[in-house]
Amino acid sequence: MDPLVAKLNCFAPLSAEERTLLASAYERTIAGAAGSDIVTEGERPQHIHVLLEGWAYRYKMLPDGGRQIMAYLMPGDLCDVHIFILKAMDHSIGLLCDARIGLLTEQAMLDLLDNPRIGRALYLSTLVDDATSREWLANSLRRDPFERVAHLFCELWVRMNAIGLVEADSFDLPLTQAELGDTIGLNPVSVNRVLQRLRAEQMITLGRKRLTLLDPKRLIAISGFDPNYLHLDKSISTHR
Amino acid sequence: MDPLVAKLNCFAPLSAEERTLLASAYERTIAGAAGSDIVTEGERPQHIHVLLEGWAYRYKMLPDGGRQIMAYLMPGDLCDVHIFILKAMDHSIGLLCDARIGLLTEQAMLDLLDNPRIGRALYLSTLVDDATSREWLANSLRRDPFERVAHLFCELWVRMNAIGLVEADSFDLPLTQAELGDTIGLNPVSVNRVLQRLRAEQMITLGRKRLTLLDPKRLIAISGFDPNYLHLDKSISTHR
DNA sequence: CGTTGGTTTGATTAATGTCAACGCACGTGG
DNA sequence: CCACGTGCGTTGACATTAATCAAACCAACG
Repeated sequence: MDPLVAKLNCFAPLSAEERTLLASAYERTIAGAAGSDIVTEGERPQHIHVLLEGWAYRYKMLPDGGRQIMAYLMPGDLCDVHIFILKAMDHSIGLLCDARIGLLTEQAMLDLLDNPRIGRALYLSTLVDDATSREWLANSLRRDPFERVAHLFCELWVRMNAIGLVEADSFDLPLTQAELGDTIGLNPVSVNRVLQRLRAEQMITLGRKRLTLLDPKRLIAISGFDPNYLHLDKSISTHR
Repeated sequence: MDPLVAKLNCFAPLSAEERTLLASAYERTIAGAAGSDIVTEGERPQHIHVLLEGWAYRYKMLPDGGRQIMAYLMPGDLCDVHIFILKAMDHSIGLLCDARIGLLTEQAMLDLLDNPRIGRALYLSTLVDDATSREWLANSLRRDPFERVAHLFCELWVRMNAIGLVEADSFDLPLTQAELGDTIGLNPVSVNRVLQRLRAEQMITLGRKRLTLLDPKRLIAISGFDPNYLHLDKSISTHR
């Protein structure tokens, strides 16, 4: 099933007709290479990009060369609905691995928004993105490095699970330790030390870009993770 | 003019009819006292709250007693559109000073969303909230304490200016130093020291809950502030 | 087999948090 | 109208954490 359909269906059950409308809305689909940017800060994209396969990430470069990663995007996620208000993107979006992307024209997006149920689901998905940013704020500013990493892993696990990409508490995590650090406000060395501790305490294995949660319960407990803010109730219950 | 009308009009010019529709959408308005909560984490509000006068703030309490402030709300801002997806709020909203609040029933909100132009403006205002959260992430994790405070002040200044509440680069800032710290991830002592440095370097005055930017240019320069993410172009150009 | 990007390790430095006390200003009640 | 109490702001000494620096190691890939 089209990942966008699957995702929106979680928020507002869609009719067969609406599903078809969504799945056939792409002007075309394209392939993107790991490491390349889908959209660059300062430009105004001509299409809305929907991630169909692979991971992407929102980020912002700072004057001093620092990078802040502000979101991870998984299959079904919209990259740049921002197109509607922006003269120029206020951040960039890059690919963490080879990916497939669906392109929506601005008009196609407007048409989708005109459909009450789809429009509402799109609105809700934006609210979830918003709630996620807020949770990241609390996570990065109020928890110590150990808890921070654990919390991020819990979130990614739940989100990957919701789209059916988790097997036996194990999933692909196409991130370097430096990228993890740029996400939660740690330097790569600190990230490394946290990971080792997580391994030593038998909570995870991580290697070859694959993460396994050996003890989800304990990870949830130590990080104070509450999936509440992801509002994925339905999809979670479907898959677990 | 109704602050919500003023705000949405910035995103998508509204007809006289649409303005009336908006301004008369409130079921009623209520007063709220400084220090009280409008909405509490875990509950599901019966109405959507629109801030008409005063400041509010989104926050989350953590198990260890810490508090993270995730947004400041000013006149015209919607507090809890989240009502649509939430079984329960994932954060609380409190008042920083005595305030006036407009109440929208869920149905009234749905009716507003059905109006294409208003619905779109509401959607866009959500996107701006989202962009603001992301900017806070970058600000709090990638800048040093001095730059962080300066950046926050620049944002509040621009937003207050956009709704006409700035006079001679001076505006009401109903925050304690502890609250500032809970916003940008600093302890109150560090906030205090940053403020003193900002004063010593002739960039601000702050007292009696009123902030004056003595040297906006320099504040912008040192913090790397770029109002881009607020997408307020029209309203700014109107007032400056 | 060499190169490259990523990970791991230890030593050191610098920044921020913590603790504790004091002071100031405002509002309250005697 | 004055005295007291409380909340917030300010200050200094100190502890702790995480950043930085530098080097070695490892695994994948050409």
